[in-house]
Amino acid sequence: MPDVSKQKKAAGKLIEFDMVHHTADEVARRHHSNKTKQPLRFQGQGKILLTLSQSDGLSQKDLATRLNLSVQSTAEFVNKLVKKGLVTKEKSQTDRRKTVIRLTTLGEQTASTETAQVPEFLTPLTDTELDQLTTILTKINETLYHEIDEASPAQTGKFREVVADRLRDWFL
Amino acid sequence: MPDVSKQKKAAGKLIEFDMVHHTADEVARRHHSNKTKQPLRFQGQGKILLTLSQSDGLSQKDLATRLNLSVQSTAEFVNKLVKKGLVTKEKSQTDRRKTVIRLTTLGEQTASTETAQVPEFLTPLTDTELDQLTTILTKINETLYHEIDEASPAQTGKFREVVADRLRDWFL
DNA sequence: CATTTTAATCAGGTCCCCCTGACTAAAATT
DNA sequence: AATTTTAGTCAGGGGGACCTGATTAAAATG
Repeated sequence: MPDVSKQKKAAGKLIEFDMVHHTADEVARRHHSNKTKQPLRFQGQGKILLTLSQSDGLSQKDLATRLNLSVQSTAEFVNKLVKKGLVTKEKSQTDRRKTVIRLTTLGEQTASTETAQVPEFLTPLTDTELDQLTTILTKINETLYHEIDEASPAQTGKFREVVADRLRDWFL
Repeated sequence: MPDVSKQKKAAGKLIEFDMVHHTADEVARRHHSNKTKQPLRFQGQGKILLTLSQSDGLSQKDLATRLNLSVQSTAEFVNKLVKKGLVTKEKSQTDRRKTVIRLTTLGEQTASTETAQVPEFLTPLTDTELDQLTTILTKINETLYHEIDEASPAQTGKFREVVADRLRDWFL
């Protein structure tokens, strides 16, 4: 049986990590004045980008459907990404109602894990600790996928694919 | 010497955790339609709340200074919290320029870790894994505090106090 | 061919985080 | 007493994540 106090300890550390991590990012961005790419969240524009990196050339409707967004929100995010030069929009030749969204080279780079470095806060950890962390996170993520599954069965498969695909490079 | 591939693995898992965690929260909020209190982030209104829970009765200027916010932003967040009934504003009697901000009972509850339960995704972990996770996160957080320190020495002490204080209950 | 369905767009809204500029009221200084 | 500094407020702005409603253009279907 699980030790509740151990769970609480870990939960507390996790909350602390969240806060400290966020603040460290913020401070780094401010003081070093470098355009530190904040990690892509699976939300808003990031959602679009990540999904396209897994299957490029979708229509806005496709994106909206598989991301559980309204078409209007999707259009908004896509337009913002166009302005940033991360994706392109072009009318489909086969069905001229549709707009095909494609990643630009810059968009690919942004979405790709290749541009993501190992965060510095992992470097002090020993190999053993890294292994432990990986094992634990794998277990936790499993649990979370399961939760998502239960609440929203239709959509999980795709979400998981997207995430997995994005992270595959790291495990080669 | 650290194994870079192990670092990458862990980093990937961490990114995955971030995305999956976020999505799970979102899905839970949407589908269960329960007012799942999203965890307090150290930003915006949450920043204010957390800081007050560590030292109540600060002025807006005090808050702005120690949180690295403009006074206007601070005022905005405070006003929103007042509307939500989480804090109160009253003119200082000793210096009538100042406004003293205090947590209400509801505010205290919201800021207190008591409202945060152990997330479900920790329950499948064994005691050993929980210990490992705690140890690892402690190390990571240490590193991050140090980073914040380097970039913004003036402010860290206070930030750390706030965080530590908020989490103290968990370790008793 | 006429109607319906589909993909998108425009318009407008809600709420969040965060900033600068302009201005008032009260305390501190000269 | 006159000036300056300090704490706050109002006004307005830039981004971001979302949404509903109304309208247009093109494809599918009766």
